[in-house]
Amino acid sequence: MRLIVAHCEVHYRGRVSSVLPPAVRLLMCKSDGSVMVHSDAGGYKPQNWMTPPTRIEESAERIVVEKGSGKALERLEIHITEILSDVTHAMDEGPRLEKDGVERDLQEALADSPQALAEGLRLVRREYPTPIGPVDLMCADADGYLAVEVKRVGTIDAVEQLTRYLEYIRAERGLETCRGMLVAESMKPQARTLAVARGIDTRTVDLAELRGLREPELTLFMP
Amino acid sequence: MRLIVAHCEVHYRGRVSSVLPPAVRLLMCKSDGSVMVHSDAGGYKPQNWMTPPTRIEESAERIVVEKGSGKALERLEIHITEILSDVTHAMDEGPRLEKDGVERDLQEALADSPQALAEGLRLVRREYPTPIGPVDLMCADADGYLAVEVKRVGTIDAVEQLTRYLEYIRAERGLETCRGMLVAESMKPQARTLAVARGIDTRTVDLAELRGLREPELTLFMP
DNA sequence: CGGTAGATTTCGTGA
DNA sequence: TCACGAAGTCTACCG
Repeated sequence: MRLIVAHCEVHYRGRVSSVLPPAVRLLMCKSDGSVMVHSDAGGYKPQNWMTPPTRIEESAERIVVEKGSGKALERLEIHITEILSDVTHAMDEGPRLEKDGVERDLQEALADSPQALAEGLRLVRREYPTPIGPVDLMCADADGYLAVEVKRVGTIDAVEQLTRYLEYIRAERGLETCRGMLVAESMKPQARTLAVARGIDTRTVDLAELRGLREPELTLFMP
Repeated sequence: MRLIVAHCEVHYRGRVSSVLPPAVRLLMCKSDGSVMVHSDAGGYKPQNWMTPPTRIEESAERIVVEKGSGKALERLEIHITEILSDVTHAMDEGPRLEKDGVERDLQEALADSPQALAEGLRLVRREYPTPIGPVDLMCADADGYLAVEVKRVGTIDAVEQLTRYLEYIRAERGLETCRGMLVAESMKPQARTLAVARGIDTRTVDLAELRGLREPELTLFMP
C-alpha cells in the first residue's frame, strides 16, 4: 500500500462532476488498484476515490485514474503541488473479516425457532421462491400459511418488498389466504404504519434471545 | 491525521459482531475521531471502522474505540502485535467538495424546462407536499395535472415511491385524475416495466441537454 | 455483464 | 434528536 501526503487539487468527472480545491490530503493507493483521497476530517468516506478495476497513469505532478470507457468513462485527476511524504508498505492481504449478526444469521435463527413468531408456527421452507425473488421464510400454523420477510432494520421498503411477494404467492393455488409478517431487530415507525395499512403483521425480535431458545449462545465475543 | 502500519487483530461488537484475524494493516485515525482499519486490498471500504463521535483509549498494545452507550454501545478493539510505522501529519481540513450533476441539479433543470417532458407542460410547484413527503415537481398541461418524480437512476423503488405519492395526491379534490411520470438520466428496464403496469410514464433526459435548452452550459469541467 | 438486495451502509437535511 | 431519502453509494450474489 502506498501512502502519499500531498498538497493537491482533485477533479472527478463521471457519474457526477466534482472539484476538490487545493489542500493537504492523504492519497491511499492499494495494490488492487483502488485510489482514495482522504482529508483529516469527514469520517468514513474519502473525499474522492476510484474503485478497481482502474487504469493509473502517473507523472511528476499528476496522477490520473481512469475506469470504464465510452459513456461510462470515469476519470479522477489529482494535481499535486507538493509532496510531503510518499511511503510504500508491504502488506500481505490478510484473512477475511468474519461477521456474525447480519440478516442471514437472523434468518437462520428464525428458521430454527419459528414458534418465537407465533405459537404453533412451523417452518415450511426457507427462501420460498416467487417469480420476483425468494421470500425469506414460508411458515404455517393451524390458521394457514404465513410468509415472513426478515430484516435487520424494518423499513417501508421492506413492507413494499413483502407486499410484492404476497401478490405472487396469493396467486398460487392453496395460498390464496397466505398472511404476511415483517420481522426485524428494529422497526421504523413508518414501516409499522404502512404494514398495518397493508394488513401485514410486524414483529421485533432479538437475535441473542432467539438463539437462547435453542441452545447456549455460541458465538463471537469480545475478548 | 495519524497513520499507523501495524500487525494487529481487530474485534468489533455493536450493530454486528466481527473478528479480523491478525495481519499487517493500516490504521487511520482522523482528528475528528474517526478510526479506520484498511487492508491493502478490498477497495473502498475499511475492514473495520468507527465514525465520530468516538471515545478513544490507547495503551502500548491496544487501541479501544467506543461510541454510544447502553444498548447502542459500539466497541472496536485493536490489539497491536507489532508497530511497523507510526506517523502523524498536520492537515488543515481543506474546503468542501463541490459537486454538480446530483439529483437536485436535475430537478432544478427540469423545473426550468418542464416543456422538455411534454409539449405545453408548465410547472405548478416544486416539492409539492403530500402526507408522506414532497413530490419533486407538480406540473400541468391541457390534459390536467402531472406529478413528476426525478431520479438520477430510475429504479423499481422510485416507481413504488411515486405510486405512494399518487395515492395521496389523487385523494385531493381536483387532483383525482393526476398522472405520474418518472424522469431519470438512466432507467432500469424493470423500473420501466413496473411503471407501465402502474400506468406511470417514464422518460430519460440528459442534464447537459436540458441546460442547453436554457442557456450555454456554465458548470464544472475537467481542466 | 446486468439486476437485486444487503450494509456496522454513510451522509445530509429538515422537522 | 430523530427520521427520511440520496449516494459517484459499495459489495456480494445470482442469472
